[in-house]
This record gives sequence, structure tokens and C-alpha cells, in this order.
Amino acid sequence: MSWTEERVSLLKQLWGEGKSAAEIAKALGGGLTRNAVIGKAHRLKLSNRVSPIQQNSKTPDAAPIAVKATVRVVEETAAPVRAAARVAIAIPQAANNGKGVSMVELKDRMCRWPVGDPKDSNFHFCGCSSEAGLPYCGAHAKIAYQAPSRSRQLNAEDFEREGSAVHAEEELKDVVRA
DNA sequence: CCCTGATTCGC
DNA sequence: GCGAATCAGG
Repeated sequence: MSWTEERVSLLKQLWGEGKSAAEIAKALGGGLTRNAVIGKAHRLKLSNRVSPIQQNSKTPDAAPIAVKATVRVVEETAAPVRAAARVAIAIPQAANNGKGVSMVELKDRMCRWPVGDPKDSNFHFCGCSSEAGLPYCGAHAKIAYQAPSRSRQLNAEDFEREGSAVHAEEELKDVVRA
């Protein structure tokens, strides 16, 4: 088996959602090993996410434990964070029912899109009903799963003018199918 | 021992 | 580019 577009996008998706390399390897099938997944992820420069292993024992960070825990959760949902930076936040409270939920209030079917600065006390997650099988609600999933490799990157204006659905549709198909 | 990702290096 | 072997940690 080789790394087709399908398999690579699935790899990106699962890796971004915090699945372990072993889980991804099993999901992709084709007799792939976790080493193959890790190796591919490394080549794709996707290695920046939560790691069960801590290579640096020293932690100069003086931030409170609660903040550090929250930051970790945000890193686990790295996909929306990266997408948000890409899009320059086109939908702030659009899908938010007003208040949002804290980290500990997150339940299985709640949208995990982070809102605000994790260092702020009013930081929260979207909390809307997430799409079936997805960690985000419909509106946020469209942003989270945008293909990063458009010839030009989307900015907020493009997002409004052309609509996100068109751009996200392709990636969403892959996601839903999985 | 089980697991995790990171890195190396022959292919 | 690929991934098994290996490394290093939990």
C-alpha cells in the first residue's frame, strides 16, 4: 500500500484529533505499522502535538496547573487552532449559543472548538452539539477540516465572500466517510 | 512489560 | 519517500 491522497488526509485528520499512531495505523489498514504512521507524520511535519512522552524534564513555565491543563487540551485540538490562524477568525460567536462551556464541562457530543485565549479566565469551548463522529459542530468542522494546501490561503474576506462550505466540502467528505 | 512518539538509516 | 529498528520516556 502507498500513501494516497485519501490515506494522507485521513492520517492528518486522526493525528490532529489526538489519535495515537498505533490507532491510526490500524484505522488505515493495509498492514501499516505505527512506525510507518509516525514516519509519515514526521515527513509531513505534523509532529507538533501532544506527546505522551516528555523529552524535556525541566519546566521553566510558572503558569498555574489549571492553565497548563487547558493549554494541553487546546494543543490536542490543534487543528482548529491552526485553521483559526489561517482564516483569521471568520466565525467568532456564529455557532456559539452565547456562553460556551469550560473544559471540565465538555461532554462527548459537544463541540471542542476553543474560544478565546487559554490564559484568560473567560476562555471556553464552543459546546454546541457536535456532528456525528466529529469533535466539532458543523460550523467549526468546516474550518477545522479545510485543506491547507489551496493555491492561496483563505483570509476572512474570502471566507465571507465565497462561503466556507465550498472549500471545506472536499475535506469534510473524507472526514464523514471515516 | 505494556504503552507512547522521535530518530536514524538502509532501502 | 518509506518504514523497521532503535531510542527514550510514561
